Amino acid sequence: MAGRPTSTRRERGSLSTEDILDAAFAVAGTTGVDGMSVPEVAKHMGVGVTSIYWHFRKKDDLVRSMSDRAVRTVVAALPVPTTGQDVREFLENYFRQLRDVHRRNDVLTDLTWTRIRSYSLDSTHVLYHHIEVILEFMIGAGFVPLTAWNSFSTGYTFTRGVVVGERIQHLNHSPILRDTVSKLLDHDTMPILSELLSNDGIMLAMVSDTEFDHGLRLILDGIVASGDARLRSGRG
Amino acid sequence: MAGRPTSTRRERGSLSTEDILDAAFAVAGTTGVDGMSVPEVAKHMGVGVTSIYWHFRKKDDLVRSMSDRAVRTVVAALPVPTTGQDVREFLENYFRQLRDVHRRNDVLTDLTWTRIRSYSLDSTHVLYHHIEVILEFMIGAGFVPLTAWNSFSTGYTFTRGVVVGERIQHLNHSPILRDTVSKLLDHDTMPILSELLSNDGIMLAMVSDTEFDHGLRLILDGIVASGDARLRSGRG
DNA sequence: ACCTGAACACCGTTCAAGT
DNA sequence: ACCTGAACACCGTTCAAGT
Repeated sequence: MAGRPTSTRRERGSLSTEDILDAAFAVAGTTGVDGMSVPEVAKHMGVGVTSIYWHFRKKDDLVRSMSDRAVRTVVAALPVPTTGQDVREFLENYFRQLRDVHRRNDVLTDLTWTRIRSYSLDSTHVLYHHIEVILEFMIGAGFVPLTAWNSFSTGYTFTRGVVVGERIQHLNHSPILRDTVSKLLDHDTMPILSELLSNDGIMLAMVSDTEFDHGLRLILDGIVASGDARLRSGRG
Repeated sequence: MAGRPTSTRRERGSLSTEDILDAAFAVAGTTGVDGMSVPEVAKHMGVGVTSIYWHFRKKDDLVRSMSDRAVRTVVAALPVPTTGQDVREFLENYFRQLRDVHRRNDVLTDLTWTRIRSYSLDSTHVLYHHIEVILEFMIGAGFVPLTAWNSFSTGYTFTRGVVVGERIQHLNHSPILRDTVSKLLDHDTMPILSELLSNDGIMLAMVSDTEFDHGLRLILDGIVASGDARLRSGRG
């Protein structure tokens, strides 16, 4: 009652685009990026819907700005190589962190990897400058530029596959989950999978720690081998 | 004029769920799964909107049924191993086809890999029976079951990463595309990437043929090596 | 059992103001 | 320059019928 303002109109400048983005992320955090509506963001801030349309001409523009911030958030959470660091050690840590950032925040995944909005040139610049640094580090460790690029790409793409797969699995409430598994995999028609499920603890979605660890190790082995081959031929 | 029906009401049974699915896929093909609306599907069929709601209680149910059909379509398009076939040859072909099915039809990708609906137990059964056959084949060629599973998973997940990445890139109209690339990668701040782009024809999105081929080869090398190790230790 | 229009709540977006 | 409510077209869904 005491907190209720006399004037119903906000003062000019009281509504910054950053505040709107904060609210948008808050709403998207509970409803998902798809479920987020402009009216709900407005309600969350206690402003009229149309006020938001002054700062962002279309909902698309708002989502684009969210993606922008998301890219920077992800990049900021990733490790940077230190000179002299072991390549394998760095990359393993890098891809694990890449997976973890996304696991911690679904909205980031939606905005950068599954939603279909582009982000600004500025953020793209941030992203690729970050990759440039990693390539530089790998080349310093003996990689040919193209091999460094392809190697990094492989790990990056694999990690995206894992993250997206896990995202689908969760939002799905899919029958891939443990409890319903027995109903669909009887031992008679699928002996191998049903053995793997009961004895080796795999998950049908292929995106649990087991599969990620195995895939990452396989890829890192390959990457290191291609780097070593270079070093050997370079020396010989 | 002659084609215009006298009665405005459709006869009972004239509207099958399969017909609705056909129409839904047709609409989704032009508007995308996100853009598809129930009214538009109805208009496409020349029926009232509510008629569709008799067959599918919610739009969600309709999309779920679409996902169901999508899973079967994808599985049907994938190769099946023949006894005695070379494992590497089969897997390479398999993952290439997996990528190609999705490249040919974005709607399939949306429904099975980026949209967040589950599909029926029946379709899940179809999908995993199909994987069971591949595992059986790999085990027949000397793989330990768990290694076969993990190996297959790695290739599958990597391919999903490539497909999803390409899907984002296209729907993005992103600055990752060739023409705008020069604006964001000047040679001074990103010498390595700008060299790679001009000399080696890489694509920043990391999902072109170059990166897919390299990643797939790297992964297949690793898979074959793990299979061989088994054979050697089994013999030794 | 199957098809239909009217009706409702909600969303994206625009307009014509207000300060 | 910045904030606002009224208004519009469109969507998902329900209801109360029609045959």
